[in-house]
Amino acid sequence: MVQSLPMTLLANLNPQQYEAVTTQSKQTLVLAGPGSGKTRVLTQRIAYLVQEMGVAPYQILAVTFTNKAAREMRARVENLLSQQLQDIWLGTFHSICARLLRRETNALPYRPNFVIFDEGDQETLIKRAIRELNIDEKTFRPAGVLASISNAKNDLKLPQDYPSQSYRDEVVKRVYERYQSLLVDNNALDFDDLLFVAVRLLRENPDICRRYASRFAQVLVDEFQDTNLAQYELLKLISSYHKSIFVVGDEDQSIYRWRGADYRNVLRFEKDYPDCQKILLEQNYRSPQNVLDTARAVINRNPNRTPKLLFTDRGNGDTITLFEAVDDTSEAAYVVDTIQQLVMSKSAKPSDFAIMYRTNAQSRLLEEAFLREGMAYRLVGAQRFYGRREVKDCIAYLRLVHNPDDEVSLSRIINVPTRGIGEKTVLSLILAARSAHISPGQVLIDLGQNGDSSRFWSALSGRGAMLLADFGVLLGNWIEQKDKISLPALFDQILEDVVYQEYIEDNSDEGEDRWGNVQELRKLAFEYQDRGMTEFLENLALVSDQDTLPEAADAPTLLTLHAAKGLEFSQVFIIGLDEGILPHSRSKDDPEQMMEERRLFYVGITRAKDRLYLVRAERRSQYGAYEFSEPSQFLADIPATLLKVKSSSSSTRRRSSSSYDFSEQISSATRWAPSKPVTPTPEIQQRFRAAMRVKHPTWGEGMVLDSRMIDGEETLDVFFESVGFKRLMASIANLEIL
DNA sequence: AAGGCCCTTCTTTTT
DNA sequence: GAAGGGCCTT
Repeated sequence: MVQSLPMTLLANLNPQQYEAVTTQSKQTLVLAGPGSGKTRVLTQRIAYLVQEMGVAPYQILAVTFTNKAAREMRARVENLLSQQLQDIWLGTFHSICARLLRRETNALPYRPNFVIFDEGDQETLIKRAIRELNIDEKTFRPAGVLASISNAKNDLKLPQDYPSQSYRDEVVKRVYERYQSLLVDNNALDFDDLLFVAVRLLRENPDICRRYASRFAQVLVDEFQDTNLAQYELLKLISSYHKSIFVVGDEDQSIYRWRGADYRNVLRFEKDYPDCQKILLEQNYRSPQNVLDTARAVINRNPNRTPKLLFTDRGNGDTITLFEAVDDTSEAAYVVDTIQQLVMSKSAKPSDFAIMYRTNAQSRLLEEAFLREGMAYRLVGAQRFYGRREVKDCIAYLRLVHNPDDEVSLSRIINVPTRGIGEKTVLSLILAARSAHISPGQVLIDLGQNGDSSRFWSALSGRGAMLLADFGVLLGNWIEQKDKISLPALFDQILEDVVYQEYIEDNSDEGEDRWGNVQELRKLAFEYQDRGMTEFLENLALVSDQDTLPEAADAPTLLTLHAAKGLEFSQVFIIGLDEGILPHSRSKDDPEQMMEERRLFYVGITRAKDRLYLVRAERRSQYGAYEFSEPSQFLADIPATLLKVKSSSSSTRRRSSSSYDFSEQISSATRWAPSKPVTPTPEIQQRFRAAMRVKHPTWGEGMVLDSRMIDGEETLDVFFESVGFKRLMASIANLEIL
């Protein structure tokens, strides 16, 4: 029995994967190129730990990037082991921290019913702090101040640690201080707090830290290159007892620097754990060689990276198509047309396709094009649903019932639907609350309970006091009902009490849509009725874009390049390959950011399992008016031989046939690198190409992984069956092409 | 207090 | 081209 297991567990792993899954080293760093099977390594590693090394599931902590990835990983491990693994802590950094913090509120200035503030809530609160401090909102934009505070938290800096080098620093520091105490008053944590407070909890309470650290005998981390300092520190603390930590990542896929992610955590890891074992996964099982060559041509321009081989035995595959549309509308039309043609010719099915773009706004024209053609599509993006005003309103009601101290939710819905409680009344409510050192929500409840004998009654104007008391009665009722009736029943009760349906249904199509969204949320509440409000609200706050991807539908997927990380599709379109879009104009001045734009493109390219389409438009409407755009500088880095260039103009001239004159393509292709210092086109002198089979006099047969010209010498990376990777000069090596 | 209108503003990526 | 803010009228 025990003997047969490794067979099923470890079958079909290549030597590097096998080593990673079964390593006995305590600290392991797996550097995994795209499509190299890192998810597989992680799942099998967990299964191996449980089955072969006798690690109990509750001793395992595994961190993924999205909830979806966590769910999938759990399902796959359970499948491998044919057992339920309820006790594994498996989730995103944020959800794991929320879980940890909810268990340890005794040691924290929060109560267990704390809520999680999303970006909108954060901004509301920041604005409040800025106004309270009489700071000018124009010179100190809330979003900018928030970003600075967020960075500070990710760097584990408290308000008192915040620098005061400049006037702006001073201002941010003061806002940070006020903002933080407002959060505590609201019994709320923002996204960054989840991590930062967890780190402080473990740092400042050695007993608690020891409890968790001794429990988690094995810590595993996916997408390690995208951890920030707070996350790194958390991992270090939580693995401080057993010091068994297994991380998987790829610096070339680090795309969250702007959120504090620091791929140098990989270096930090090697420094902190000098005995760690480093394993490279370089064989790609996803994409054909042409796609990999394109990806490599793009990423190789980034300096200071550990060069990684990227090879496949899948063959060259189709040429990459580069399409140049006249404008952004025809860019979208081209994508939809091409998909329709391929679907109709049965070369692919709708769900094989993904369309990736740099900014969410780019999805609009695509959606319109799909709608025009009557084709279904699925759009990845949590904002789409949870960002809706009516959805946020309903969530605010639930949050307020769950945590009456949540002032942000209260102020959101205290007059929605309008019930005569205007600005002045709200202000007097807040003043009454402040002077009594309780939250406005508590004042409301008191007013509801005691009416004109409430101690707050006299502080408010007659009409205002009455309206507030009326609302307080409702709030008090809901809170009383909360634990007696089910979540969907409470939801219905609230909607009924505030006559919400009539408020949003105005007999327009949009009104119908809005009510539909509310119904959708109610359905979700129904699914959570056994798990309760806390979990419901927490999951609402922590959904990621990828989590919202509807599973079944046989339709193309529309998503940002960021959301595409970790996914793969047979046919990939990357649109908007124009200067200012990809790379984005906001990254222009900062070389580090430009490198990240490049990695983003790299991530997109390497999602393709079969075909890759790169698309751009000569003209696009940036803000209302059309503007001409230059081709993305990244296109110039792709060797012309890999690309088949098409454009709208030639396709209208020749209809949309695929009979393009080759010389026309080449001349067209060279346009992509007009004024830039391009390495002299090496194809002419080069004898070898990636994926060629070759024979060496002493090492025998092997496969060419890469060939390039260095100082006039053709330099090859070859993988030999006998000895593995070798780098050699073509002129000396005496290779025979097979 | 509420709703409407016009003004600016400014647009990255997201847990 | 959308969203929010400020200002106006009712």
